[in-house]
Amino acid sequence: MDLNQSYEPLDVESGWYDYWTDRGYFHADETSDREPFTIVIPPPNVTGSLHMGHALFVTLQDVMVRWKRMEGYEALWLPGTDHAGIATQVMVERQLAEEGKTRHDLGRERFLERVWEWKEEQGGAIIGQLKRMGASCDWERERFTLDEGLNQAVREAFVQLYEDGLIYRGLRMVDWDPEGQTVLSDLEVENEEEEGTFWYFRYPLADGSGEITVGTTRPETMLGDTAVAVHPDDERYADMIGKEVELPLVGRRIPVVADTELPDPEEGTGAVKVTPAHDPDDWDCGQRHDLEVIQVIDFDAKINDNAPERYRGLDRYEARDRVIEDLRSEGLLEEVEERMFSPGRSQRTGAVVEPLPMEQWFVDTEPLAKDAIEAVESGETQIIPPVWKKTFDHFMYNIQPWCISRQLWWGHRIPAWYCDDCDEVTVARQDPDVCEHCGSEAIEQDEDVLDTWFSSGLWPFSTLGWPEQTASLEKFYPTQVMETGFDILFFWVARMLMMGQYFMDDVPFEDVYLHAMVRDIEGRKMSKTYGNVIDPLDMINGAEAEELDEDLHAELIRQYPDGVEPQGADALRFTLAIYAAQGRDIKLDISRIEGYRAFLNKLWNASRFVMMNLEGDEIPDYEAWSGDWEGAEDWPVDPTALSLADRWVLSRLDAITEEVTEALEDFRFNDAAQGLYDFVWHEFCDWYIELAKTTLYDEQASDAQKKATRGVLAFGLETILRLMHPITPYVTEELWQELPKGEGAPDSIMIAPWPETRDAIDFREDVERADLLIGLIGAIRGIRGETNVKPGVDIDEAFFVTDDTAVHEALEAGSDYVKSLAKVDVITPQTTDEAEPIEGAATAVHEGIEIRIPMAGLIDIDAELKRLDKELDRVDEDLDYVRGKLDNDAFVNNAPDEIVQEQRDKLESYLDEKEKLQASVAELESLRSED
RNA sequence: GGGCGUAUAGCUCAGUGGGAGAGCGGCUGCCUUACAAGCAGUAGGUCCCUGGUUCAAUCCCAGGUGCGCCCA
Repeated sequence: MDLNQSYEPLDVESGWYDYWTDRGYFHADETSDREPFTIVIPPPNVTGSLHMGHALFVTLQDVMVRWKRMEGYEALWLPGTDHAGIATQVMVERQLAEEGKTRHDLGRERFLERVWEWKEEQGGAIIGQLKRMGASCDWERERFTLDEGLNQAVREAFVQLYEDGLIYRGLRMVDWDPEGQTVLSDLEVENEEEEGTFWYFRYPLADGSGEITVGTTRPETMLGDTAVAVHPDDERYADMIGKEVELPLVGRRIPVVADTELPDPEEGTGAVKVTPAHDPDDWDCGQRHDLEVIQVIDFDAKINDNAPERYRGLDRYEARDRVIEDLRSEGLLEEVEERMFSPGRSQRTGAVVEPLPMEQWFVDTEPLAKDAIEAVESGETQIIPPVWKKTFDHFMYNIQPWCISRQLWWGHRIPAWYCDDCDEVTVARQDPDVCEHCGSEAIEQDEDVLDTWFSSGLWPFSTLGWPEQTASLEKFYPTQVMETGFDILFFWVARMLMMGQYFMDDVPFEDVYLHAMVRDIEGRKMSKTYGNVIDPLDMINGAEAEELDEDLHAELIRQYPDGVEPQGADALRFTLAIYAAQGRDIKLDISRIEGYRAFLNKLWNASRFVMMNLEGDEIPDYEAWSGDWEGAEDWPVDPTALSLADRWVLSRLDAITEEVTEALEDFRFNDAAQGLYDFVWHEFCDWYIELAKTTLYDEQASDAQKKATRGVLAFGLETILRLMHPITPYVTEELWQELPKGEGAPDSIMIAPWPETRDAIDFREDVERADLLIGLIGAIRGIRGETNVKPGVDIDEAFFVTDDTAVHEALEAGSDYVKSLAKVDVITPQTTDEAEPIEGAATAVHEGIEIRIPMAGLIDIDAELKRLDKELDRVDEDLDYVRGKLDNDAFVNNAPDEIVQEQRDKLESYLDEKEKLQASVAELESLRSED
């Protein structure tokens, strides 16, 4: 054995990843006969770097894939990155800006070369970070949403949808991001409440008969007003309908129209200004009343030539100030009021979006949504946790047309060509030379690219080769699980469902598991603004204090001023897995990562113990550990030589195997991890190893018995390592490699079989006995602890008084265990008849068994009396409770018999316990009075 | 405005219609030959509030409050 005295995560995690990839273990074979299990990765942005959200999805997906691979599936985890249109383009543009250039200086072609260069050199750092997490992706299949194959897929998809009338070009009100210089889909616009101002202006009627006061949060748009709308039922304005107002500052005469939707008589003055070019609701109103559309704000968010000269060229906010100022000086500003409002902001750039009417490309999502709704309704695709189904339905039933064109250069260019001669559009899979309508050569391709999510929507099948009918597509589509964040349920999951059904005629995945959001310990999103970012790689590799960015990691630095110790990817993975309870955000407490590193250290040392004892042993063929156990000859140990503890732990191993497997099947990662934690630490280490020592160190025990116990230790550890491998791949591989395994073992734990439960194991009686002994040992330890018996001091003799012969048998069978673990020299079971008074004994009652320990000067009498008093108080409380129930006729008459009987049994045992405790108190007190 | 989630120990979180659990932190002993990143013991809770259903509610139902999220 060659293991360090303590677990060093960085040493352990340095070599195994290459070992796995060199042997091709991550590769999935499309020609295999095995049943497929496929997950496609939610492609991270190629510009991005690993954050806790990634770390969470890597962990959960890798757990699933490694587990299924061990179960014998042809497991494919298909990786890749997303070209992230806006984010990437903005990043490179910023670089250019440092050189004093814009993308227009370079031109489209050279700019794109530059982005590709950047992508090759710097992009994809995140892939290395995924690998550091241990991700067992099939890297031979890595894809990029902008690579050639995916471009084919995107074109095919676009053309098909266009031919089927589901993609169209049209003039619509869209959201323009003036900073990103592109339109956005409605999903990419975020509304958050902010403090704002609401201004009231007076618009004089053109005939001089009065005025109308309108309110707005955006005064600058008044330059483009083409009407004032009032509600037809609003008596205040009844006689103004049909008249005209003279638009201040502009001088234009605009009508007062009656509209039932836009104005709300209860809201403000009841009259609203109408700017069809700069507000979606006003646009609709304009359509209803055939109003003029005057765009006064251009794509740079500056006032254009449609406005009076005085405002031209001003930024929209400068223009706002000037408009307000001018109105005020004309005496037309009536009131200013502070008010909360929710401006739409670009998700990417944070700029306030400018609604503008523009010609854009749209997907008609409504017909596509129908099948997606049906798939979820019928359970063909299941959303987990199911609470999200309602949110999904709500979105799908109210789905809006999806604006898919973007005024960017970085992306899939729209395969549409416009003809200068006939003005028709040609949409084609291959770049056309001539217009398909008139044959003219004067055609030009649409300048725009597609929304990144358009290509992402095709991801589950485009990555497998579609539109080619490849063997991989045949084998691995539909995939089994889509594991991603709920925040992209609409952006991505819904669109994949729609696209998958449309193009593949089958859902893209069977289960959608939506994981939680990782937050800081106070429940805030991790962000630079809060300075509460916890970088997974800092936790994995450790970070010196000076390496940490003061702004980004202020919170971390506060907690760890001297830097962070390396915790390892395994500890981080275990932490995230155990945190991943369904339907709940993860408020990450990083001290738990340290706790789970300690756990891995525990596993490490347990392994050392096992291996130290194993040296020189002959190890059975691996088949015996991993295969079926029928007759005795199949067992990895001699079944006739097994000790009570051996049989107990074999049973417990079986149970934990079942528990972990079921938890994984139900996506209860937290239960799987917690189950393993409790079993490994508090059963295998705390009890089984300690119990096994009594056999191993017992001179009376036969070689066969010792060998059997060593065998169970080794078998138990090996099973534990396999059960833990999906969650903590590195440390389990390291320990497993070190563990002697016999003939026929595979070269890596990751291709070893998943543990099975065995019908051959049924040691119910031993489990009961072991549980009883553990309880008795605990009771004796309790006495020792509270009566200040030093740990080094042995107790001469302990009496166990009970008439239950099964208990006597259990004590006979397990006396060695009690002796060594409770530090007692002699164990004496007695019936109540045999029991004689002991002058001054410490007493405890466990499961009706009275444990009596003669003091012989060991015990502090006062401490023991105090302890007994406390016990008596507890028993009295218990008695009150049970009596209260049993005295209640309603309970006795209505509760199920077994419940009532249970209470009666309890009453009896409490009475018995009380009696015994009182007797002990009396004995001790008489002893004290003799002193 | 509509919808969803959540409230349990000092902190982070499991859990259940029949006397509340873990990790971390606290306290008391221990350097016991795998492990001080450890071992043994122990303290600590009107399970948010108010009603209802029930023999029995922390759990189910209704309303309220706090926090978080989504949609408009």
